This record gives sequence, structure tokens and C-alpha cells, in this order.
Amino acid sequence: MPELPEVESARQVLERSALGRRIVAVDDHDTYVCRPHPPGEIGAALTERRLLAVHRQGKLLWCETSGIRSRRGAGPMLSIHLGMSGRIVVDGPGADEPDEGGDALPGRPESFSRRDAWSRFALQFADGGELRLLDPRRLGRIRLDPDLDALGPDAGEVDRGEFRERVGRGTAPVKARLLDQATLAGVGNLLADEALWQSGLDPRRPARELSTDELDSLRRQLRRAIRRAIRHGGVGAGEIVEHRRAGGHCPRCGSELRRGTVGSRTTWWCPREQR
DNA sequence: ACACGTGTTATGCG
DNA sequence: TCGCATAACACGTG
Repeated sequence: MPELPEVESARQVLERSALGRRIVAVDDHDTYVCRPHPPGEIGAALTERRLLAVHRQGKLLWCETSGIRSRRGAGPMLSIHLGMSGRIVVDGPGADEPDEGGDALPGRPESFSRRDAWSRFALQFADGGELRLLDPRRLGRIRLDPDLDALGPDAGEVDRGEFRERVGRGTAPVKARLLDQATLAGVGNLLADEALWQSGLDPRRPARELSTDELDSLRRQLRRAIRRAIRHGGVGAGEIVEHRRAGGHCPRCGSELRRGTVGSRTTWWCPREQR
């Protein structure tokens, strides 16, 4: 589910519905999702605080938190990474339409819905509402005071000069370069395939061998794909995405798409148009 | 049963 | 130490 566009949607949900509400309890018992924090540590750090602002760079979200009377200064940063299957749900006053409950699970009470089963982290607010991370695969991550220096510039904001310099370097395939979050933050597997297809570039090309024009085109198509995905509610809006399957064809020239592994990810491209 | 996957990180090699 | 490649992580889905 989450690449940069989906994470931006989540950011907007948090901004609209979670700010300013006093935190009274925290469910941080999932030690894998909350690593490296032991259970209770995040709870102790956040109880009685409020989220003040939500930021995003690439696929990482983080929230500023308020100070509290008994301690000096502002609170810690709370960062949220959705991983492969994470979603944010906020309910209570000012929240969006709550999700449907889903099917009950065998061996659980009727009232215990599917989304409860996948709840990996939660903030409970004084008004009775909750913010939850739902994440079946548990590859999402919650942590305090994240290291933001490890992230490259946001893929939707990066300027031309910086893009040329950072992406057009090294002997690794250009797709691997796009996926490296320290080079550029926010590009995932589907977005990379889409932008490379739109700009007619073979994903296996060594990054340093791309011309300036090719890099400019790649950046333009990447930004276009991101804007389009944000507007249409997800990376699934890409033109190539629905054709990434066995027997899929290039929607432009009709050639059969080729499948391979590039940057250790499954990659689909048009062998005729992408050079 | 078995392979696969919209993501990150640890590990190993030259 | 750096650049790059691959395995590992967790777990639902086809």
C-alpha cells in the first residue's frame, strides 16, 4: 500500500484529525513494530502530550509533540513508518469516516473486529477517540526521535540539479538508485517502474550512464507520477501498474512486458520502448 | 503447500 | 570505509 503518495494521504489525515488532542494512554506493546523501544517507553514519553504538527519526508512521517507542565521543553518527535502494509486510522471527534469493522476473527468475541486484530500501535485521546496503526505484516515502525539525516531529499520536491547529481551517479542500475532512500526519499517499487516506463528508460542502465536530458526526463515523470497518485489516491493510478503481471502488455506500443529482478525487486518494463 | 510482495536493515564481499 | 548485492524480517494472499 504505501509509497510516498499514500504516506502523504496519511499525513493529511493526521493533520486534519489528530492534532491538539491530549494523549491519555498508549498501546506500544508490539516490540517488533516499536523497536528498539521496550514496551512502555513510548507510552511514558507521550502520555499527557498532544501532537502539534505532522511532517513527511519520503515515506517517513513524524509528529512534533507538546511539552507538559512537569517537564521542561517540547516533547519528543514521534515517527511513523507504514512499511509494506501499514495504515493509519483515527476516530473520535474531528476524525474522518471510520472504516468498516471487517470480519470477526475465529476464537474472538463478535465485537473484536479484524482491524482490531491488526492494531499494532495506538494513542488514546482524552476525548475517547484513538489513533491506530493497522499493519498485518508488522513491517511498519514507530519510534521516538528518528534520524532524519539518513533520508535523501523528498522525491516530490528535489530540484533538477540535485536530482542529476544524486541519481546520476554510480554503477548500480538506475532503478536501484531510485529506490535508495538515502539518495532520494519516497520512491517505491511501483513508482520507480512507472517513472522509468514513462520516460522510456531501461531500469537496468547503470545510473552514471544516463545523460542529463534523460535524468531531467526521469525527474519530470517521477514528479508527474507522484502528483497524479496523490490526486487519485494512490500509486495504483499509474498507467503501467495494472499491466505488471504475466502476459501484460505495454499500453503504448503493445509489446509484451518483460519481467526481471532489478535492485533486488521484481521489475516490469517494455523491452521495445525502454532503452 | 508454496511462492510472492507498494519496505527497510543487517551482512558480506571486493 | 565505500558501493553494491543479497538475505532476513513478518505474515496475509493467490
